[in-house]
Amino acid sequence: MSSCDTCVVRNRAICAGLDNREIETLNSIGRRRTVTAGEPLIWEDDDSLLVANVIEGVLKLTTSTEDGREQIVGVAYPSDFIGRPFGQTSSASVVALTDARVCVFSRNDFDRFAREHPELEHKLLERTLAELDRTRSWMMLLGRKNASEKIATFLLEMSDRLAETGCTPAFGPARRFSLPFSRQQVADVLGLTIETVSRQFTKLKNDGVIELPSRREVEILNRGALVALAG
Amino acid sequence: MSSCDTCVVRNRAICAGLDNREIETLNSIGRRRTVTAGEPLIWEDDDSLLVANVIEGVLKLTTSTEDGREQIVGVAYPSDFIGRPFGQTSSASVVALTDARVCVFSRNDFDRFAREHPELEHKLLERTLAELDRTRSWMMLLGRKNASEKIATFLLEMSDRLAETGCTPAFGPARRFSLPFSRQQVADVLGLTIETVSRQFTKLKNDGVIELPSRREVEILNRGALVALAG
DNA sequence: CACCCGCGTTGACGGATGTCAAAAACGCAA
DNA sequence: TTGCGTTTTTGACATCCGTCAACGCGGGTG
Repeated sequence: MSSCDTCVVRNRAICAGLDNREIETLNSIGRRRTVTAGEPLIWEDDDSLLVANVIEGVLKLTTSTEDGREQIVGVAYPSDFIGRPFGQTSSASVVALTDARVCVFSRNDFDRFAREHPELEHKLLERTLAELDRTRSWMMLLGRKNASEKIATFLLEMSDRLAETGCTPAFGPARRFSLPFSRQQVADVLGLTIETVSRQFTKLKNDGVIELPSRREVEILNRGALVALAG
Repeated sequence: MSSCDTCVVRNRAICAGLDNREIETLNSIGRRRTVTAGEPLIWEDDDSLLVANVIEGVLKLTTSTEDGREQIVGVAYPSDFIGRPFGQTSSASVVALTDARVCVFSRNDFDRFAREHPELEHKLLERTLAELDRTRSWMMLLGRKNASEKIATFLLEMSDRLAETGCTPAFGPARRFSLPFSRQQVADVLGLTIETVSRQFTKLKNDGVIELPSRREVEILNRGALVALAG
């Protein structure tokens, strides 16, 4: 029996739609792996050796300059696909933000399997197009929004993306959630410094827009205000 | 005889690799169009009705806020594919920067054709993955680079991208080229203001790194210096 | 040739955000 | 509980870049 049978993202990941025989084959070239929070899975500019499906947990995709500045260019949630198929090197590092479980494939094996299964390539294409859309709207944020607009947009996005985690089935956006990011990582997502992020959080708290029960917890008290601020 | 026979991007666009019968079919659902500089081809948030191949010219992909701030999120050159297949709305407007010729398809027709031709979908996937890589490295620029790093990176990218245009076959990066952007558009690519762009250009000129023969012309005098500045 | 209009440049100034440093809060383990 | 190391917050200050305004250049037109 293949471990895919019990996979919680079986129907949401790109594997969805494959028949039993195909799943069997895919299963035979992939393997489960756990990644602990902070542990890297893929290195920037490395030979792109791995691709993977996220089963559980959250991972960040980052690029860095030589002098150590970092920008988070993407965030992968359960059922997301990570890595760079059909290419020699990956343009981003992948590091776990929380403890995570992934289903990894050697890039070569995956490429070969994908080329033989157009339906899977189609799913991958749809995902990649959607990711490109998201990335482009994030460029708008990075290039043209100020600090408070960035923070408001970020909190709304988090509240959407984290809606389904926390055991509640997706009932619209989450009012209260636990950030998978440290303050520094929030800064790395938004192109800000940790101090500016901290000040903006404090300001929103003082203005009664959000509550901050603990370092990682956020509760949205006035969603309308956030939407207005996000611009 | 199909107009594809004489198409200058026939071997570089996603059409490459299709056999004669397939080209015939594709040709029957597409049509040539010219777009004059400044003219829009696709509207942001519009129903995504069109997709297209760029034959000649340069086009910008932009997103805007309600209050009129604009961010250029992509630039399309000859043989590039534009538009959003397999989705209801497009997340960016497409506007011609120069007079351009494109080969347009109704999204529905194209989607149907693509789903029946895995090889074409594969090409589209490879392109989309490459575009995502480029977009992510641009996020690094927007989020973490300062004005002079942005300008230096931009000039180097232009010199690479515009290498083949101007009739010379691609002999490495162009030393001298004509920008398809106004100063305001350069600002919209880099997340800066027109004044900052202008000042940085002047500074590079005064430092002997570049020459500016006219408003749109750029000549790189000291490429090494640009590379160092780009960071 | 002169005029005009749009685009680009330059200057003066202010403010948002980055930088540096110290204090505070938190999490964890003994 | 206490103590320690890390993360976060807060404050003072610096600076880069945006804003506003004036000027200049260049191309097109009468």
